Amino acid sequence: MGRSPCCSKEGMNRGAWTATEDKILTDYIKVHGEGKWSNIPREAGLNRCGKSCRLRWRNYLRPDIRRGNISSDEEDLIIRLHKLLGNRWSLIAGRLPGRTDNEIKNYWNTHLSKRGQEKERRPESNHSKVEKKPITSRMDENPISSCVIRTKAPRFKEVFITPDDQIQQHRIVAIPPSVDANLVQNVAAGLESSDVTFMSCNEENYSLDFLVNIKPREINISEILDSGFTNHSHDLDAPEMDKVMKGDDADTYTSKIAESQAFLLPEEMEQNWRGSDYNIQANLDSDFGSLVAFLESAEEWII
DNA sequence: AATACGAACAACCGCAGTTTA
DNA sequence: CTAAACTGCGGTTGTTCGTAT
Repeated sequence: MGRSPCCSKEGMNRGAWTATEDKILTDYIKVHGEGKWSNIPREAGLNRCGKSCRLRWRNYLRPDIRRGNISSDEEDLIIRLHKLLGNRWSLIAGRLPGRTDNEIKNYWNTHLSKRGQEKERRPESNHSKVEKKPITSRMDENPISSCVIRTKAPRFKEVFITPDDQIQQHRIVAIPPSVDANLVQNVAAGLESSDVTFMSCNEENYSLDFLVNIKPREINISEILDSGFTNHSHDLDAPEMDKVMKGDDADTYTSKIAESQAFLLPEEMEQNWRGSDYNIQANLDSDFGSLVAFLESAEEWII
């Protein structure tokens, strides 16, 4: 017996969402919260499949969606994360606050995949700017055309980069179980900032699942190493990895940590990003810088 | 100005894992 | 315990719009 469809498709609206539908869905979720998607169409009076409601909400109506062009920093991050994680768009999106898996997937398919091979031949990542098309006035020309909302964000010519002068914030470092505790203490002592907490992870939570479940602000080197190495590095097997983690190469590893606190994302990132637009941009700039710095180090190490 | 083509992206489809009755 | 329902994810398609000719 096969699965029944999530809803009867007959008589359901399909295609682009109208402003009215968006409002109904948004209002409903504001009151009742997310979940029970299959009930929403009936209870909210929407002539849409529940699955479609969920998609619409998650990809476009959620208040924490960050719209606008993918910046060069974000692009670089996507490329690197894709290198580590593959087509796991939801995971990649989890590292890019406000971006959806669908958006990143689309961006990859339309922009980056085509350039993939070309870029491989060009090992030097020069953080080149994304080709930006001129600002279009799609959304202004006829915003209520056919009562269908074009949710596509306006394109911007420039990416706004604020100075990376963010106040150092408390950071949490997850330490893999195989790393010697004394080593960790040495690293901690070597760091200028005392606002760093080293958190030991046991075998149970130090896993890919841990990576999957954590929030963006919790990303750290151990997670990437855990997922990236085990899944995507064909040159370094687990024993070698372990050796590096606690053996002769540990100095290299720890020095990388010590050199770059930027590996870690500020704890308040997620919270801040939900605030004003300025804060969003400022914190994201800082965080992207951090994550990019980390990924660069991680890639060097992998290679 | 008209048309063709390609880029961009919103939305849909189907599968798979998880939860629930 | 099992089947059905729910939810999430990645792949694909269809539509719209900008640009080149």
